[in-house]
Amino acid sequence: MYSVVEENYLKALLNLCNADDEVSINDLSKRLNIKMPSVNSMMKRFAEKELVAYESYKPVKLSAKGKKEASMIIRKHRLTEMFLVEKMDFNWEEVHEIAEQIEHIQSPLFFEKMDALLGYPKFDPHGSPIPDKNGKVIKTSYVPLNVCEAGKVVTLKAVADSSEAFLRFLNGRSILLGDQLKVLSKEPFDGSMQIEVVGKSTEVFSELICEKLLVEKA
Amino acid sequence: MYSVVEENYLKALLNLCNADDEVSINDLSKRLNIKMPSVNSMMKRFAEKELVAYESYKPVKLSAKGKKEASMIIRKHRLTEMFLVEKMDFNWEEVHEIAEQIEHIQSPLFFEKMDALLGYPKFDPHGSPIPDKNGKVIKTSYVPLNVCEAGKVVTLKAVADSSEAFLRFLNGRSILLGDQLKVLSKEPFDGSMQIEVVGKSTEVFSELICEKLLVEKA
DNA sequence: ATATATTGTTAGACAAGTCTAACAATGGCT
DNA sequence: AGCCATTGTTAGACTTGTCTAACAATATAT
Ligand SMILES: [Mn+2]
Ligand SMILES: [Mn+2]
Ligand SMILES: [Mn+2]
Ligand SMILES: [Mn+2]
Repeated sequence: MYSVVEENYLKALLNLCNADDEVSINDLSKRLNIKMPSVNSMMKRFAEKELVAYESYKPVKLSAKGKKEASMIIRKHRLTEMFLVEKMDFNWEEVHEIAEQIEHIQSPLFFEKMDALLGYPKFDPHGSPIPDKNGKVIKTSYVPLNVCEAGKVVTLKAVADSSEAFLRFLNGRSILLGDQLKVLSKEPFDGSMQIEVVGKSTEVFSELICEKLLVEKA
Repeated sequence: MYSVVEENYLKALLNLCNADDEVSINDLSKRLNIKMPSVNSMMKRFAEKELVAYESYKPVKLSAKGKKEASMIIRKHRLTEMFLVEKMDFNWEEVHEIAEQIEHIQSPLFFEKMDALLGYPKFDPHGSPIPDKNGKVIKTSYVPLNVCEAGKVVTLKAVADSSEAFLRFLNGRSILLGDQLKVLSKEPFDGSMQIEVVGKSTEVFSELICEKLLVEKA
């Protein structure tokens, strides 16, 4: 139906859109590493296909149709990541790049089999919710660790970055989803935090790291 | 490295080439359902990349490099088919189309995992040999059923067509790889054959069908 | 309010991969 | 040898998806 390129634009749109489903051309351009004029002309084509509403000099607005299509691609991505980890012995840091490719496979049956073999999982290996067949996503109340105050104890539920580099950083410190994190202190100057990984170690995380750790009040 | 389009041309080249590794532009065009001028210009580009030797008005000749690249794609295709059948509960008629897509996934690790999980299989679900990591293929001595004489008993080892339509034809008659086939008679007029599927049934197969059944003397 | 920086748009070019129409070479057949 | 069907080639057009350069609108800061 849609080309691989179009599917990647759709995913980026859904990931970037705010509460009003709006995305600026500039943000899209940066996310996709595609120059603004190219993104601009693609958004005009998306408007033809009714995937977005386009008005000059305004952010594009993802339509219900666009949102649904994007959700289905993210569903395939996350199911794939789960399948690779659970059924093919991959580690969580190895799967994102492969899923970026497999999410574009055209075969409903292939993803239905995955889903069934996995027992209809609700979350991917990085803690992100897997949209259901209708595009519905479980609403989570995760917040980034950097917004937590000193003294709080929280549970690590998901990561906001599934790049190999970041996940290797966590692997190197034996940090896993489900770990309890206690905020010992927070440095006002640079936002870095001293964190006790309960039962494991004590670490200092930069603000950049803390933003990528999604937690829930324990 | 190579685009999906290029990989599909490579596969077609390997499937069509004769003992001298030569393929006519016309045959390639028909196999790929791409018009001759397009194929012609792609073969000139392939010559630049040293995948084929190109001389005007002569069949192109697949180079050693081209042959190796093509083998690796066929390896990924057949490993995928085996994985889908053995690990994902697909039937043999469902896997070819999906494998046509997954064969293009860029991830050596992905196919290594498949290979290991399958226990390094030598044949795919349709009886075709899986090339090894160096592109080497097990030499088989299968012949199409239509060349067998009346009275002969042979074993069905592979199919020369893995389309859903043909495999459903076999499913409908409960014919599987490994079945014994006895040639009861052969009609000289149209090449159709009366075949006993030992222990199952007796069938009349047109020459078209017989050409697609690859057998070995029992 | 005006200058400046950022963001968005237009125009034109380009590569990959396809097509059709027209023409050229090859090879088989009489 | 000459005719004709088949096969191969050239030329030119088109779509998708990208780019750079130049320009226009909007937002920000003084
Ligand atoms: Mn991912
Ligand atoms: Mn993920
Ligand atoms: Mn196949
Ligand atoms: Mn096969």
